Amino acid sequence: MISGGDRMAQVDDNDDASRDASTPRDTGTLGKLMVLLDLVTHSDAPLRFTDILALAGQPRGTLHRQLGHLVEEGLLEIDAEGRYAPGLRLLDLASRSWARNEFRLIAAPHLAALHRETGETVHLGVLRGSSIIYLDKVEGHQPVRMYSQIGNASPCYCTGVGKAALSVLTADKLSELLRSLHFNRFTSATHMNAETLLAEIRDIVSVGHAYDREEHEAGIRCVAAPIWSDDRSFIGGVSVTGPAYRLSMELLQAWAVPVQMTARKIMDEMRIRLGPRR
Amino acid sequence: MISGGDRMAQVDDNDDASRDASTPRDTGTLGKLMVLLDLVTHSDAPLRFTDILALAGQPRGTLHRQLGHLVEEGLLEIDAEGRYAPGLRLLDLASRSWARNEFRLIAAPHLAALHRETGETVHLGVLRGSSIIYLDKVEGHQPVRMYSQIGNASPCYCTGVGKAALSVLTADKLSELLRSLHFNRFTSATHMNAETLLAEIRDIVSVGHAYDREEHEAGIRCVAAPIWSDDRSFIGGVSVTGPAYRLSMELLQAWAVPVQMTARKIMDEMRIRLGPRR
DNA sequence: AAATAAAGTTCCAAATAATGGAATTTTTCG
DNA sequence: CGAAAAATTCCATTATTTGGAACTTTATTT
Repeated sequence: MISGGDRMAQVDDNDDASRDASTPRDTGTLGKLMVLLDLVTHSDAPLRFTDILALAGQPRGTLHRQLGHLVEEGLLEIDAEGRYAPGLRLLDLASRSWARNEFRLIAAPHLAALHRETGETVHLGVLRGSSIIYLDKVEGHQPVRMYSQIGNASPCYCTGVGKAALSVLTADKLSELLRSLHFNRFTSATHMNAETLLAEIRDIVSVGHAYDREEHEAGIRCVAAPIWSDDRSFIGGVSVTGPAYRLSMELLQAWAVPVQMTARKIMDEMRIRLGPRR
Repeated sequence: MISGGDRMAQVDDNDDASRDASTPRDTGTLGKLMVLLDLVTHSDAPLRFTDILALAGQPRGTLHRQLGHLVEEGLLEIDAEGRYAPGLRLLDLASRSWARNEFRLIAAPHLAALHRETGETVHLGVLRGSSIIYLDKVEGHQPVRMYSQIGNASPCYCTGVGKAALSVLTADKLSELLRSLHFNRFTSATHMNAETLLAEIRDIVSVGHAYDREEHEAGIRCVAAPIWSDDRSFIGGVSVTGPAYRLSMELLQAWAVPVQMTARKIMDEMRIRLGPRR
């Protein structure tokens, strides 16, 4: 179906919990096209027309015209074998979106400072639905594969930034989100139900920071602090991440202070630059 | 403020020469929505409803619903003041598009090698219409601002990769593209007409590499080599870029060899991995 | 604080674009 | 070459979008 030979072990969390397949979208023609765009971008190899036909379950004629429109607009591309892949227009649109993002611009110098202080990778993320979208990253001197993280949508229930973000949701929004979650096991430490997750969130609320104890990726730990606007319409977080062999839980605990201070500084500046209510 | 008196000719063709110039955009509802998305992402500040109303020249009711759909799908976002900005969903889509791009994956190790050899910034770009879209970048040890370059669309007539790409277009495609170009002065060295550009392209064809002599940005030089598929359905390029004070034209000339060799290696591997025809 | 203006939102008959089943063409493969 | 699969085109029907106007909310002025 979805292409036979999948070489390279594309490590992918997939899961897209922020949008539920069962919930129909009420955005008319655009919604239907975005479903297709998601289908193609979430696949890990280009899809042939027939593959998409099977996945989308639409009439041939309809699907053909829809894909044609997406290609025409550069959102999809057809390769030499007639298979559909994500289009480069997405890159152009996204680079503009990223370059001007106010939150990222405000946070950038503080992320750099936190990186200097800890020497480990620093992440900035935003809560969107039930996913964390990483907006920025400051890391060491390895040949960086930045896009591998920036723009990536990861589940909120197994990342430091995600759990920190959940801890500042209003009670009703939190329970609503918890109800809609479906859990995916990434490691043996991944939360697999709302009860244990909620219990940890209560702890996070009281201490003001969250840990990822190898819950998303084996061997990777992090400590994170939430960032939120006064009216909670905007929620994100900042984290310091690294390999477990180098980052003991004690060390992470010590870093909780600078991480929280970084979050605080970013929030202070947001109030100045974006106004106090938001 | 943004919108001054610039009432943007609707079918401005922005940059896509790959689209047949004679046929107007015929992607129905999607096409209309993409015009709006472009409007908002190309602005350099969030736009209010009324700003967009003036720019798009559509009836209030229509525009309102269209923007609503774009917001609903996460392609646009509304900030606290009710202004429209590019949405984060674009980042998620783009990161997937980038992560799986075969050309980039093939080229990556060769870019790294070229960077090691020269010590300067290496770029990988693809010709899209009359723009170069940068797909990857390898640079020094500064805190990297990758998105600032990756995904960026730059004009083909004033960048090294762009001119290198033009040099491998078929004669008819080249003249078609040259006809559709409108030139924008970035520096005193920027080509401002098709004649001088075409003259330089002839030189590039004969030597196999192109220079950017501070034509896009003052103080920045580069040397680039084209990369193309046998059937010319795919055209891009690789370059080494740096500050003019450090990169004399003599040094760039010396680097033309490794840059061309890098391009050659990438093309060889493309033939193996993607098949010889394409 | 009331009046006024501007911005934003909702409504619904008419216009337009999308739909989908089937026919047709092209490509692939034995 | 011939058969099967895949991709593409066609067009009457159906659903979505359209756009003018009425309406509500927010900002500005007196």
